[in-house]
Parts: sequence; C-alpha cells; structure tokens
Amino acid sequence: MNSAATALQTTDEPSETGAQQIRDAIRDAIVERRLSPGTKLSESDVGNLFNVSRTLARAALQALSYEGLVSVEKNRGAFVAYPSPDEARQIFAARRLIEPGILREAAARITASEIQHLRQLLLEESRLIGERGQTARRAEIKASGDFHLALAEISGNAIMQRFMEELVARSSLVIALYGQSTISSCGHNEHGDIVSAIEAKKLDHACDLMVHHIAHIEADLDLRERKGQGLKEAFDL
Amino acid sequence: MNSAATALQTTDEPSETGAQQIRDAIRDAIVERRLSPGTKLSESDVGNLFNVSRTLARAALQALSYEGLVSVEKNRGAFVAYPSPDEARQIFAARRLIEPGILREAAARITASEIQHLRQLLLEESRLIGERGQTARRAEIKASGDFHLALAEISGNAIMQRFMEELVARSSLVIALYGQSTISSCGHNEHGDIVSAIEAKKLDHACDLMVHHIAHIEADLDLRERKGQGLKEAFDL
DNA sequence: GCGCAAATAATCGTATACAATTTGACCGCA
DNA sequence: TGCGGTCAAATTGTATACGATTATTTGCGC
Repeated sequence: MNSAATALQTTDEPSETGAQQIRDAIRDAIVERRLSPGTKLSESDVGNLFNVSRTLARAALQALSYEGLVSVEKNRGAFVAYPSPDEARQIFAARRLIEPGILREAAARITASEIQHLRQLLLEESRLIGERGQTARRAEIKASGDFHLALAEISGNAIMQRFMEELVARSSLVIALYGQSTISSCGHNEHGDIVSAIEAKKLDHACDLMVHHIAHIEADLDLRERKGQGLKEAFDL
Repeated sequence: MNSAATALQTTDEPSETGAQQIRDAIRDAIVERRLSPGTKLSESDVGNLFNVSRTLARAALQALSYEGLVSVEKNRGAFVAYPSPDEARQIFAARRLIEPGILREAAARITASEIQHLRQLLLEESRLIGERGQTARRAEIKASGDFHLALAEISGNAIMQRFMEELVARSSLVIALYGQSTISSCGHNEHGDIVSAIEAKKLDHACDLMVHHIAHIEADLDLRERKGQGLKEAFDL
C-alpha cells in the first residue's frame, strides 16, 4: 500500500470520482515505466481493465493528456506520451528554471522534522539502489522523483508542487526513452549533498548543486530522434 | 472574432473536439470577468448554452478544473473558482518564482521583430487604458496578461508557457476578488520599462523590474477572507 | 504475384438514458 | 410559531447507444 495510497492529494478532495483512481493508477504505471512510451491506451481496453465504462476511461485519459503523460490524437486514440527530444529539453529547462526557486522557498521554511523526513527518503533511496530486481528498479525511479516532490511540498506552494509533479512524471518518460546509463540517479549522492547544503543554510550552494544535479540527469540522455516508427534504423545498426 | 478565435494554441492540434471550444469560451469569460467567482456552472446549463450535450459540457468543465479556474465539488457541481487568500498568495509567489526565469530565457533569444511585437502590445494596452466602457476594461484586463504571456511565448518553452497561462488566468480571478484600485495595471508603465531593460540587455535590472511589477500587482490586493459564506464578518464590521 | 478499391472491423465523438446523491420544500407536531 | 422528518425536484455520476472517422482486410483486375 505504498503506491497510489501514498498519493495524499494536498488540497484535492479525498475522492472526487472513480475516474481519479483510474487516472492515478495509469499515471503510476507510466511513471514507474510499466507502460512504455507509445503504448496505445484504447478507451475500451482501459474501461474493461478497470471494469468501468468508456466514459470514465475517457475522462481519465483526458486528465492524463492535460498532464502531458498521454497524447490523444483526434479519432485515433490515446497513447502513452512519446516526448520528442525538443520536449525533453523543454522539460529539463523548466526544471532548471523552477527548482532553484522551490529550493529557496523550501529552505526558508523547512523544519527539523522535515529535514529528518528528507534524510529518510534518501536512506530509502540508497537502499533501493542496492537491491536487485525490477520492482526495486521501479521503486527507485519513484523514490528519485519523490525527493524533488518532497522539496516542493515543503515549499508550501501547492501550485508549484503540482507543476513539479507534472515535470517529474514527464521526466520519467524522457529518461525511459532517452536514458543511457541503466539508472538515472547518478552514482554520486547528489540528493544528500543538497540536503546537507540546505541544513547548513548555504542556499546559493544548494541551488548550484540542484542545477548541476538536473544538468547531470539531462547529460545522461541521448537526445536523438529515434521513434518507433523509424524501423529503418532498427536494421541500419 | 477576436475572443476565442485568437486563442491560437501553440502546440495543440487545431481542434481536437468541440469540448475545447467550450472550454476556451468559458475560460475567456472567466478571465475577462464576465463570469464572477463563485458562479455556478451547471452542466445542463452550459450544454444548453452551447447547444451540446452534457457530455461535452462536463468535459469542458473538467478541463477548466485542471487549470484551477473552476472548482468541481463532488455531486454538487462546478463553480467559477473562488481563490482563497492563501491560494492568491501562492499564485503570486509562483509568478515571482517563475517569471524572472522566463524573462531571462526570453531575453536571450528575443529578436528585433519580437521586441517590435511587444511594443505593439504595450501600445494597444495604453490605448485601452485611455478608453471608457466595460468592453475596454475587459480588453485591458486581457491585454495586461497578454504581455506576460507573450514573454513566455518568446522564451520558447511550451511548458513554461502553459504554466504561465494558468497563472495569468488565475491572477485575473484573484484580482477580480481582492483587487482594490479599479484597474490592476498600476498607473506606471511598468511593462514598458521591462521591455526597455530587455532591449538594453540589462537582464538583472529587467528581472528586478519584473519582480517589483508582480509585487505591485499583489500589493494592490486586500487579501482578507470575505467569502460569501462568512456572513459573520458581514455584520461584525 | 502485385497494386488498388471497396467492404469490413475497430475505435473514437457525441448524445441520450438511467441510477445515485443532494437540496429545498412541504407538512405535521410539539 | 418553531422544529423535525419525509418527499419531490434538480443535478451530478455512470453506463449504454448510435453515428462518424480511421484502420484493416478482402477481393478484383492487371
């Protein structure tokens, strides 16, 4: 009960409708890379899968399209988003632009117990890195993003928090598509360094670390057009 | 044909579905303050108004709720959002956090013709300020936001552009609720100063101007809880 | 055997229908 | 008159149905 149950919506109502649950379930599947970019998400299939009508399935897919996680093409259907290299660059540019500001806000109002919570997240993260298996990999992916989301939550700005949720989720898609090294979180413990800098009240340094951290993630990408449709390249190599 | 038709979606498909048109129409009505915060938007009414079924009306309202412009309460309906003072503060905090970064990005890649375009927007804006009448007021409200949106568009980051669209739209709601002086755009020509600073390549100064500009808008607000429900205060004063 | 057109199947876009929930009113009673 | 309960009207939540569009396959002529 650590997947969707943990998604404690900060300001939303507990459960607006069934479509929300479906949306969250699909989102988690996308973020944890159980659904690959480009996968078709037919309304009927989704509906059958969750034992609801097409109406709700459609609503969930629409919601995900607003978050940029699925792309709906008119009269053709919904697909797990397949971010272009340019979109990928924009996502990381947005993170470089936003996250330092969030970090400053968060550092200004962070409490001791919140720092404790952050450190606990880091511990969990490194534990997962040491483990083997697909489920550990997926949990690690989520944990890596959760650090950034926790920072956004601490900042106290629900709007920025939502923006970050979108950016982190889309980053996961980008890394799934263009990531080179097996794991995104670079070997070095960059998250931990950021927390230490925050704790030491070295804000400028913490921001620097954050910007570099994001740059490192992006540097691990191979941003070349290689869509699934281009099956020529599948043989040209 | 200057209202919804002008909403040239930068990256979206030209017309995914009819729900999009309804969404845009309602959004424009909200942003231009033809719809007051708290107004009930019944699915049937919206559907009848646009001569479509409840299905499309509902989809449009859902979309607007994702943008924070309407709030849907379970089993109760949709209402034009009524941002709380705290939400208002978060909106402006987000703008202070985001807009300097957008400005820097935009300034780095701005072209001469784009500067020209910005100046034209400013001209239009001041023309509207001089005019009388409700329609001029509404156009002025939109024009004031369009400057910030134009900057976001120039920045070349579609994601940040979308974030800004949401923030500007929600700002309009906040100003409608809590604004004191009749018009939001302070008497001084702050937008023009920003353009000048960009043109002069004085980036730091431009960012300062932008932050102060946002602060000025926020300073014009009277952020006090005065919800329709809180009728106690209606007598306590 | 191959390419192209027409029929077929699958899927989406929208409308309508029914069930569930809320809201407000009406009515009886203290 | 004021209060509580029951019922009806309105509105939303969800499902189903039908028309439109796109993809696929079949069949024919070459």
